Amino acid sequence: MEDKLSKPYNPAETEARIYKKWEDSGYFNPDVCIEKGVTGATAPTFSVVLPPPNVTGRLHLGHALEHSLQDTAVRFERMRGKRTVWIPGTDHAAIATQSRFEKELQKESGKSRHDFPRDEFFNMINEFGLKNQQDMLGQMRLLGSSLDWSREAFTLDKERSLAVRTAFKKMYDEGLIYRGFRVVNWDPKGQTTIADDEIVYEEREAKLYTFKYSKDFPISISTTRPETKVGDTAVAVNPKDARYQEYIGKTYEIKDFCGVSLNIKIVADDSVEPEFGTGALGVTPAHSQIDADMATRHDLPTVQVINEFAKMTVGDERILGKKTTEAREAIVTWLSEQGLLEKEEVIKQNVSTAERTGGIVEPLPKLQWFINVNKAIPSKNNKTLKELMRGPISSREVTILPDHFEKIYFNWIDNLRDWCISRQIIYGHQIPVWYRNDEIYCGIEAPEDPGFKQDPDTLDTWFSSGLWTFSTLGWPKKTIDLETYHPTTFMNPGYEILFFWVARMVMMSEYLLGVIPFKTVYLHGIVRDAKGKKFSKSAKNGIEPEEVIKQFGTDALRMSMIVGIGPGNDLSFDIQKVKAYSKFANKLWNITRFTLDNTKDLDLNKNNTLVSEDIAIWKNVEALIQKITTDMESYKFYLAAEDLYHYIWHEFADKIIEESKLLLQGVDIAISNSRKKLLRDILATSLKLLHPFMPFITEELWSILPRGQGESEILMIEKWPH
RNA sequence: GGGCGAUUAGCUCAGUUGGUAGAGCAAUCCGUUUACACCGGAAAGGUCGGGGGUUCAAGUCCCUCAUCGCCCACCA
Repeated sequence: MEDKLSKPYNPAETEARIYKKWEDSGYFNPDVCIEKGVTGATAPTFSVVLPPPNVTGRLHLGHALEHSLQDTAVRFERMRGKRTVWIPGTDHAAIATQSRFEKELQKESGKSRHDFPRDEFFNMINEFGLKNQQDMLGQMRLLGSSLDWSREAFTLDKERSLAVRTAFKKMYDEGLIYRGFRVVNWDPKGQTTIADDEIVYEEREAKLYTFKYSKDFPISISTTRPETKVGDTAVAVNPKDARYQEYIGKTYEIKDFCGVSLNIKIVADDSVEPEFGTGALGVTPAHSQIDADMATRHDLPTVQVINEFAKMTVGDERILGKKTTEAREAIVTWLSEQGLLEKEEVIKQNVSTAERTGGIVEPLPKLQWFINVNKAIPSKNNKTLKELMRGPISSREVTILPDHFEKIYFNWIDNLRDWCISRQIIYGHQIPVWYRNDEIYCGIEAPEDPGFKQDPDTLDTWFSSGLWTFSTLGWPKKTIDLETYHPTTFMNPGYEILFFWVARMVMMSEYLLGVIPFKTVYLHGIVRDAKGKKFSKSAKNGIEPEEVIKQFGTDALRMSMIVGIGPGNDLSFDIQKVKAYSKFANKLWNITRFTLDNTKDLDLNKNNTLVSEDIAIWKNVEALIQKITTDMESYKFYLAAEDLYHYIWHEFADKIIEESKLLLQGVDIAISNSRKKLLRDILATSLKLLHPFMPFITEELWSILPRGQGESEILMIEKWPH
């Protein structure tokens, strides 16, 4: 017997060695599996593309969860003989990475993006991102992930950049991408626009002021932002509101509203709630999304009064050039001096903040690029992008697990507006549009004619992410990979990016390729701390996956992330649970020791027959194989893992092995030989079934186990039992 | 305001098509029997949030109430 079995299992000295063995074998790559005859050249495929983590930092426990699930699925299907590929990659994460980098740069050197030329600054951020990327790729290996490293991709590399430009041009040519002067979400802190879904609302207390523009003005209005009122061009009331009927359609000139003159038209609009405040709403078309829509309906002029730095651009010394918050005070002071202020009350309000920078969002009219989600597309039977997103989910061509997320998905699509895709940051794919005087050129490559200048904006990071399932397989080139592995089989993102990402992948794949991007979306939850709180930097409750691995081993961590956690469920991370599975690893280690100790003289190549008691036990094993296989086929890893744990510990070890101690000492050769074969076979089967979940220890034990004819040297490619 | 969930043993959660409740951890008692003390054995613990309904039968299906949570909208 091997010496190492005489000591308790030590994952720390095992895992790196085993991972290297796998990597050296080349079997992560399906082409190698085919070449070496492990996998049939025409076997069914199983393809997974890793949701690329942002190159902003390091992997956390959420990534560990994601990798555990995907690697389990991938190893299972590989053992079942499918042509299995799992593609690794990382996401440049545009704003997230740039703002993280800028924060560090500011802290270290006091410098900002304005101190560097564009190219140089881009390279600095990229270097920062690529350094993080290398760390993360190393972490993925620690997690045991059987990723095909030969196919690694990055959302900002050369191939993906070509995919982005190709997609952009096609959408531009078909009129789906357009440039528009619109009120967008401006992040003054990050100095860029952001998409609707990059806004995070924070509840705060705010003051609601009620006042009139002037003594002569007939209607009082309420607002939490008096400073924006210098940009008002209308007052809207509900058409059914009896109080205001006589004013509808009239225009009032206000000569002096804190030093600004206003022209206010009274309009009737159904969206105004008569019950709220005075039932009249001051309309600021330049600085409110809602008001902008109203302005379009009533053909109202737009007056911008706040700039990109959230400072006032009109008025006299009281407000001009002041921050919005300072201008607000000045105007409130002026209102009360004039006797115009009628009421001041404290209300709760949701403030829009930018997800990545925390800056307070200032709606501003800007010239930006949008994707039209409501335009009928001739090449798609006049379907809209919204319909393309909806179709495969409602037809169940794409299955979402758990299925109640389908409803959430539809609810989101129904409320969807055009997607603002341009960002005023440097790190990302620059928009493939060039200008010369009045000419606009959109192309995959820069125009050859001289004098063209490229649009300085970059694309929302989710634009490139949307292409991920096929850009990683070589699109727009017609590659064998693309033909073989797309649509992909399994996609495993967190539910929090269902809209950001899953919907966009469906949209892009349906639009550009005319097929679904994946067959099954298995949504996982959020990893929280033992008390159910979200991990966050400010709460300082973060746990490094490495620390857990160092203490208990990757296999134990993986099991703790899988057992008992259904799709879509958050999990409370409990180190006790990891500890429990590290004990299980040791148990398996000792089961192997006992079995090998007691089956030394078993000849695997001889046909040993089982006695009837042992046949009955083996029938149970076969039933277990059945159940595990069925559960795994329907992605119920959480059940399969628990059943395996239970069988191996409480049936195999507690009952079968205990009972064997007597039988093996008995004089009846038939009985003891039968039992030896049984023990060895149950052990081998257990290792195979458990391998997708606990790859390291099972591979290590497999290498010690005497193997029979037809059994592979490496467990990772051993045939799944049936 | 609109939508989606959750409520099962002290804790974390399973429970697939309806057939009188399960697992891990923790806690209790006993045990050092040469695979393992990172162990074994035993016992304990739940009127499945409340109420109503359908059914021969409901944790599971329907209605309703309560509490908690998440997503979207953003009331100006």
